[in-house]
Amino acid sequence: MDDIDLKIIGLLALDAKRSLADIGGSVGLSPSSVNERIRRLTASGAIRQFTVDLDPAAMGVQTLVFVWIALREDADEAAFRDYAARHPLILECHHVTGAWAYLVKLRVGAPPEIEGFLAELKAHRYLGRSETVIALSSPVPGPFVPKES
Amino acid sequence: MDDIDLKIIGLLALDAKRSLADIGGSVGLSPSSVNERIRRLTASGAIRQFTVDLDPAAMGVQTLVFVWIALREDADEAAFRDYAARHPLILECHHVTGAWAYLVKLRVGAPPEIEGFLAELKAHRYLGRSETVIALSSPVPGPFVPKES
DNA sequence: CGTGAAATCGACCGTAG
DNA sequence: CTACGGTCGATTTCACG
Repeated sequence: MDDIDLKIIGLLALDAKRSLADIGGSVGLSPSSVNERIRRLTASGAIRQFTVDLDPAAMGVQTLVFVWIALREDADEAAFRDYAARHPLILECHHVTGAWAYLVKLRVGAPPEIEGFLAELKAHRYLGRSETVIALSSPVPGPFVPKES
Repeated sequence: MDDIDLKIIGLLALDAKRSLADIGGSVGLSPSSVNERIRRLTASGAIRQFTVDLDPAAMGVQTLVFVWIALREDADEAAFRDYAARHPLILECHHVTGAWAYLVKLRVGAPPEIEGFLAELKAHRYLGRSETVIALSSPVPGPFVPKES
């Protein structure tokens, strides 16, 4: 993982459809060398996957929501993590330091849908307390990659 | 934007390197029709870009951090948003409801680096109060796409 | 939206530094 | 061990029906 690898990764992050010849011209290598490096980066797991960054609005999920969660004392934590991993709306779920146990990031079409999500969590007996935060605007939105349905 | 478009997007999200013929086989269209749909989706902005999802650990930024921020009363909010957009460590920045004004998500190599980040915010006279939360583990990590340097 | 042809691209090889 | 150039097969792309 040298400077050239980092440069290649930077170029791919901006546009993964650039040709090997094009990338090679930018980093000073032949297309086949670039190909070999990308192959290695992918095989080693540094590049997890080639994907697409989508516009949330076009996908009908304009509303970005963060939910801080404290699990019920009798909740099955492993089951909750598995549930989060499978839930199509949950884009991220992190076990965090501080007053709350988990931070969940999700996207919905509109705020009223959040209620259903929380009800679902409650029905599964995961939810102790929670606090919901809605993004009003996003100076740095970050990429949006939907989860497999 | 019909069901087939959604299906194509779902396939591309999982693996953007699949051939048009392969995708066509999965959705029941010819390669050229799939190509035309992807071209339209890209032109309309629904697909923002083709990119790569990376392993944060391989990139040397294992530590995921969320920082709640209340700006100083005399802070230039537009300047802060611009600063956040340009900052290479800041992956996301959202203006949010609730007690705090902004939620910032960033990745660093290790926790001590957070201190430098906060000091930088303070030096620019943006930072009023803040609260830092570190992710211990991530049941649903979400994709990692670095920002252009 | 599908078919076909043409141009381009990517994968794999042997070879060299 | 990594880079290079050439070849072949696959893929994208475009005009047309």
